[in-house]
Amino acid sequence: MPAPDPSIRVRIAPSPTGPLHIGTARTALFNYLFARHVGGTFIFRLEDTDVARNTVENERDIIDGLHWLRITWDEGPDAAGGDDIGPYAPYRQLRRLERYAAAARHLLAEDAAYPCFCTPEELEADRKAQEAAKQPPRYVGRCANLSPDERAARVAEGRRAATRFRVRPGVVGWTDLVRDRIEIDTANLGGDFVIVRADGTPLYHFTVVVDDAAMEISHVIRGEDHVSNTPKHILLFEALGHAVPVFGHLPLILNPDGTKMSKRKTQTAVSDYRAEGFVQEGFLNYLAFLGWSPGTEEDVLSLDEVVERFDIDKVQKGGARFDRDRLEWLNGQWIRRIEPDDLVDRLRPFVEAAAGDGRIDWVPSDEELRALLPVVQERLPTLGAIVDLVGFLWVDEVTVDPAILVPKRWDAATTREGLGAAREALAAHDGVTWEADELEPPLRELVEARGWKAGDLFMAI
RNA sequence: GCCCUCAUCGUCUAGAGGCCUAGGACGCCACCCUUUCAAGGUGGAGAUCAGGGGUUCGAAUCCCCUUGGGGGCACCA
Repeated sequence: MPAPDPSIRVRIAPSPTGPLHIGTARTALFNYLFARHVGGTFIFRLEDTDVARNTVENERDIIDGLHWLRITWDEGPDAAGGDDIGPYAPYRQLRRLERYAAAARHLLAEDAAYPCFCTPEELEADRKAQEAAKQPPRYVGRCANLSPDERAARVAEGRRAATRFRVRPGVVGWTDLVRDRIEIDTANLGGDFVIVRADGTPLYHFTVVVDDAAMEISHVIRGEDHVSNTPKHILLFEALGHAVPVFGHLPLILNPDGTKMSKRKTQTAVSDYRAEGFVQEGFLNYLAFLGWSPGTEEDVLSLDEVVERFDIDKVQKGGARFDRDRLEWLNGQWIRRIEPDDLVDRLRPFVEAAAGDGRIDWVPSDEELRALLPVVQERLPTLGAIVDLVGFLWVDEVTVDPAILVPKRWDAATTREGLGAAREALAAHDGVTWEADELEPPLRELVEARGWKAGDLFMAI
């Protein structure tokens, strides 16, 4: 464990508009690794301002998923709907509304922002005109320089104003943790942008910055999709009079075909992988190696081992395609490392689920599962595969395709004859130990008597 | 349309000017082990380091261009 370094503070700030996404889990993991490697603080914050799309179920899914992955945080809500823990509470944006309002008032007072009375129709018309002229979309600045009288007149008309942040001309740059120097001309930002809606609710770009500033976040490590938004954030930090944190933009996880990861092409919900029987160790191991590598030839590493080796300098710049084969292989590697009692516990829910939906007729005991381990443990790609592998043991009636019973060198008739003869030969041994040593001699005798090959008969059996 | 950005086997990657006739892993193929299937072991196919120009005695590694990919440009997050 490194000595604690209070100056390092990172965060993961998902919004509960959907279940825990693989990309969010990966970003959370890298922030966690970064923090733990240097003894910094890892913060969990809920960006729940999108009231229309937020649900408690999603909140629970996100928190449960991170708990499952053993990604732990030092500050923030630890349970869905639960209390916030930490010196900068609350850690849910819905409970921080007054702070955003205060920050907006401050910017307004300094004329770093101004009220904008443009209607959605006006803005839409501007956008269309720009599109027709093959111009990049941007705010035209209609309300940027309204006189006090003009503003008062609009207010008198009953128009509600959104708050727009003034984008200053010039170049904004920063030294990114993974992609080095990036510089963007603010002329390409799309003009002054809205930070508070006309109805008074704050927008994302504003809330992240207000919160990151308030919570003294030192390093913002997030997905590459935010690179182009970073200048807006830097401008906001400056306007708020707060030191700008260090930024690091992680490459995105892509669909197998190289396009942006989508639900349609890739299973994106972490809970779905969990439900399939991916183990926490394997899933995490896979995620850690997507876009990062220890620079050695190691590939099966535990969370703690990855924490030890993690170095953000070794994070890849290009996006990484999701490769399910590799995930399954790693998962199998970890399943083989699980202690028997632990494995029985982990297998149980999958067997119960199979009984629940009728794939099997009864649930085996722990003893039975435990006894099967030597046979199944090293051939399970996922925990759920237990049912495919040996589910036939737990059904009332086994239906088998006769075709698969016929050994290569035999035909159906011979197989039927062989199986029948074997049953008779073994009938005498009913009630004895039924051990291999005891069963093999009579079967070999039978084979010899009929002129068969032992392999064929054994194969059929 | 504009801006940003990336580019090594099919995939994840090693590689920070000579250690590279480019290494490992997944996947694929073969063999060994095994009286099934896996796992494991061994070996193999697989990348003229996207293409083209430079710089250098020497470039996958540095620079430029081209091409291709990704991201962003909301009163979404």
